[in-house]
Formats: sequence, C-alpha cells, structure tokens
Amino acid sequence: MHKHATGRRPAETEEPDLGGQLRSAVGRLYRRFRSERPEGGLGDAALAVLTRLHKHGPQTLTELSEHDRVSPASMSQIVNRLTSAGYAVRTRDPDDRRKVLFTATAEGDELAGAARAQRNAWLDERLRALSAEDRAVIARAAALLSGIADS
Amino acid sequence: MHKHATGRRPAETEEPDLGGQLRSAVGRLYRRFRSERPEGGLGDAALAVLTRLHKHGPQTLTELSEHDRVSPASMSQIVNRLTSAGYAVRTRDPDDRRKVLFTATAEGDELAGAARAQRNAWLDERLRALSAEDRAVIARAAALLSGIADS
DNA sequence: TATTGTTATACTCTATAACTATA
DNA sequence: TATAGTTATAGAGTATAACAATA
Repeated sequence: MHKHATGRRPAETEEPDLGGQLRSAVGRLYRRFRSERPEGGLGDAALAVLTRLHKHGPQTLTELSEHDRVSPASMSQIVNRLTSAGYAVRTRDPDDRRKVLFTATAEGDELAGAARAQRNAWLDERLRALSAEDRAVIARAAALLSGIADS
Repeated sequence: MHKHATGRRPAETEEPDLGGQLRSAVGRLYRRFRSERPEGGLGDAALAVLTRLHKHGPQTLTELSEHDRVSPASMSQIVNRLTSAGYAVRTRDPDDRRKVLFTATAEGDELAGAARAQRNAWLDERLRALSAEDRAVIARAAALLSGIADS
C-alpha cells in the first residue's frame, strides 16, 4: 500500500522504455488538454501567452518566444492574434526602442482568469480523485518535467 | 533531503494550483518534443499513428481516431499523408466493407523504428541525468497521467 | 436508419526566409 | 554589424459540415 515503506530499491525496477512511455503520456494528455477549447476564440498557444502576461506582467517578444520555445516569428503571429482581439497591447520600450513590451488589457486579464478556470475544471476533478500521495507524485513530476523542458 | 523521512503530511503542503502547473509543464514539454522533428518529413501526429500501426498492426480509421482523440475527419487526413508518402496502405475489410484497415508498409515500419529512436535520444539523455528516485517518480507519474488522458 | 469513412473548407500553430528599425 | 521584431509564405494539425457507401 505504501511503497516507500517496503524498502524496495528503485534501481531494481527501472522502466525499460521510460522515455517512450513519458512521451506517449505527455502527448495524449496534451491533446486532451487542447480539445478543451472554451470561449474567447483563442487557441492553446495564444491562451498560454495571455496567461503568462496575466500572471507575470509585461514581457518582450523575445522573452515570450524563448519561454515557449517557438521562433520569434511564430510568437509575433501569436501576439498579433491577441492584439487584434483586444486582449493585449504593444508598447515600445523607451530605454531600447528595438524592444516591444506586450501587456494584457483588462479584457485579456478577465479572459485569462475565466478561460483558465474553465480549462482546468475537468483536470482538477481528476486530480481530486487521486490520493494525496499520487498528487504529490504528480507535483514532483511536474517540476521535473518543467526542468527537462527548460534544458 | 529525503522529504518522506520528515513525517510531513502531504495534506498540509498541497499545491495550490497543481492543475495549472501540470498543464504548463505538459504543454512546454510537448512543444519541446514536437520541435525534435527528424527525417521522413512526417509531423508528430502522423508519426504517432505510424508508430501505432508499427506496434499494434492494422487498425481501422475509427480505432485510430478514438485512440488519439481526434475526429474521424482529422484522422482521415492524417492517414492520407501516410498513404501518399508510401508509409501505409488502405485495405477494405472483407467482412464489413464500410471499414478500412490501415497497415504500415515496409518503408513505414522502417521509418517508425528509426524516427522513434531519433526522437527519444535527447529525452533519454535527460532522464539518465536524473537520480533513480526521480526516474521512479516520473515513471509513476507517466502511468497516472496516461490514466487521466484516458478518462 | 445507423455506421464508416471521405472531401471541402477554415482556422490555429509553427517554421524559414526576407525585411525594417534600432543599437 | 548585431539585435529585436515583423511580414510573407508554406505546411501540419484540427474541427465542422456535407457527402457517399455499406450495413
């Protein structure tokens, strides 16, 4: 029941194809996330950027593109969708006029909060159904996976 | 150093936004996976289908679309790319002529093996750099996440 | 009628290449 | 020259709607 209490050594039970299993699990879960596309008319990439602006404040294009690991040209088009829809605005950085700061508007902040809650609803329900120990495993794994994505 | 040895009760330190953190980690890791686009000219969705045909044998369109949770129309276009490129073939099911079985060709089988190894290379390297305990956490989490994706 | 699959169309997301503006 | 950002263009992936063939 409580595996850590058994003294089992992880090295003896290493997964033979951990990479493949992780890739499959992440891919299918991502597609599942993406299929939950609610109000606001934004896709997952645009909503992720808007959420970041909402939570971390104004960001330059380069910062956004590096965080999401997409090309600057791709990010430029994503933020174009946000600005066209009125969810973000461009402002020139006065100290370095090559840079552009993107900031969420009031509508953008509102949508970020609402869409986030809506998109997380079904996931939160699944997580609540797990044991506290399983949630702790997922919390640790999320940090590890985020670190891998950064590397 | 070893959190479980402290007697800490998980309920007292529950993550306030585990769903959001998991979503973010999965999204960024998925994009990282997808950016590793090697030979063969296939995208991630087409390669995932080809890998499934390679590992599980002939499948109908409905089986493929349900497994990947995409619409039948979307899956039809994905397999179109596979058949156009010569990596899979269509055959009518003789017992129910509405059904179409998709089967990997010899070229498709070869590409599935090669591409899979190539795509997993960088991930396996990161996983090897972790401790055995961290790998065990990821292995458990992968099973949990796969279950959530199925639900 | 119901099931299986396809085509038509439109949208998001992404990349590369070529460009402008600022440092 | 180097950096920051944009636009043009192309292709993958996805969905909905409308359709054809078979059960």
